[in-house]
Amino acid sequence: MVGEPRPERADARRNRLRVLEAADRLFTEHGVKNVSLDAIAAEAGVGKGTVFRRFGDRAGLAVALLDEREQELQAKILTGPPPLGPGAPAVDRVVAFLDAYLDLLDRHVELFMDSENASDGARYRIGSYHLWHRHLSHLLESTPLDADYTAHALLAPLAADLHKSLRDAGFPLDRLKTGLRTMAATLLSS
Amino acid sequence: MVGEPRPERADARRNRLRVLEAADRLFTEHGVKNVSLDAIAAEAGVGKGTVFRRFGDRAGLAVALLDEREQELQAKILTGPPPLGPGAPAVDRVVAFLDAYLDLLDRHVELFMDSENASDGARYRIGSYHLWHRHLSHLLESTPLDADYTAHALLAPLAADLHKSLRDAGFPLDRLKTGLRTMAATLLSS
DNA sequence: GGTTCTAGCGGACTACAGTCCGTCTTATGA
DNA sequence: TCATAAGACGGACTGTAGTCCGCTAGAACC
Repeated sequence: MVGEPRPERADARRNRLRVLEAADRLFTEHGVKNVSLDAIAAEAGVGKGTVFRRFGDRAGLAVALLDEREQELQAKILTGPPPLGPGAPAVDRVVAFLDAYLDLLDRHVELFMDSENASDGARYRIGSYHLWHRHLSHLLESTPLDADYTAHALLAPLAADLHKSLRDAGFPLDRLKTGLRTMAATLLSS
Repeated sequence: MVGEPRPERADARRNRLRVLEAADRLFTEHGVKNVSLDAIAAEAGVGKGTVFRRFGDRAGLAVALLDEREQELQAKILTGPPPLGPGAPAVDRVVAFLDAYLDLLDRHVELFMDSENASDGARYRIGSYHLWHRHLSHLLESTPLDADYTAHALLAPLAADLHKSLRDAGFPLDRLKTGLRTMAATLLSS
């Protein structure tokens, strides 16, 4: 049995918000990869131990910052209007999801890179990945493919470091969207 | 114009071999992620500056260690017997490549993780990735898909950290092979 | 208000990646 | 064989991620 989790203590809450705000500010101003956690702790006016206890590591902080945006997309998928939400054919829902994710990813590549750059595959452990995976896996069930595996394989091209490399190599976002969309559509109609 | 590169100096060669040998030994004995570059330098009997000048960073060292194995596969693809080498239908060649790569990856996951875990997307800059990409891209030209992009997307599920996560989550290697094979076949026959 | 219990605090500490630069080795060619 | 320059060497140095633990302050109950 899991015990009642106590409510967040006042100082803890205050510090959590301070850290997130400081991180957001410094990341925006100097670029994600040019900001150390020491700097964030200092800017937030807390000790670095506080940052690490709360967020675990650099990836955890990035995840927390992305959380709000990802939850928005999650909500649209779970209860929003089609084609992102329930009600549209599987192909359309998959395509809508990939498009929306690519937009999110493109807007926050550096943060995503940090969130995925944990020593031991943090990306595949965090809650939102599981949701994306379940979602795709479910939509793939009508195909003869291995839905579980194929969902992972369809999410793989959304890795932040690949996305950044391709964008840096000159691929426009629309080409990535179209490419992935076509690929997904091909798989879904098999 | 590129100038004549001078031949490797005797001491440089000696140290390069010593470092590779030491790294191989320590990695095998303690596991890749439990070995620091300081330890490798010490084991090799060289200064750590030497290790970094030669290999650039941790990823570079991993790449150098993987090099031999990857070149073997590269040779088989370029000039070996079909279906890996030239002569077989595109689908068969793609499937053969993915299978062979997954075997290689599975045998050396930790090393691959290191080689791909560079701060700025090392995976997509190194020579062998380009070869894999050109190969797949070429084989995809007969489809209505965006061959260039789709080649990247097909390589994405071969990312070491995803592979490790799936294996750790209990996926047998054969299931990953089958899943990817089926997916590739579906795309190729579109 | 006072007491106590506990989660949270913070900064000193460790370990590691990667840099820098004064010193030493090798190759060359006279 | 010796002089010289190109280049490699190595280890001290810097900056950062992440840990540890003695201390502090919030919550809850009296």
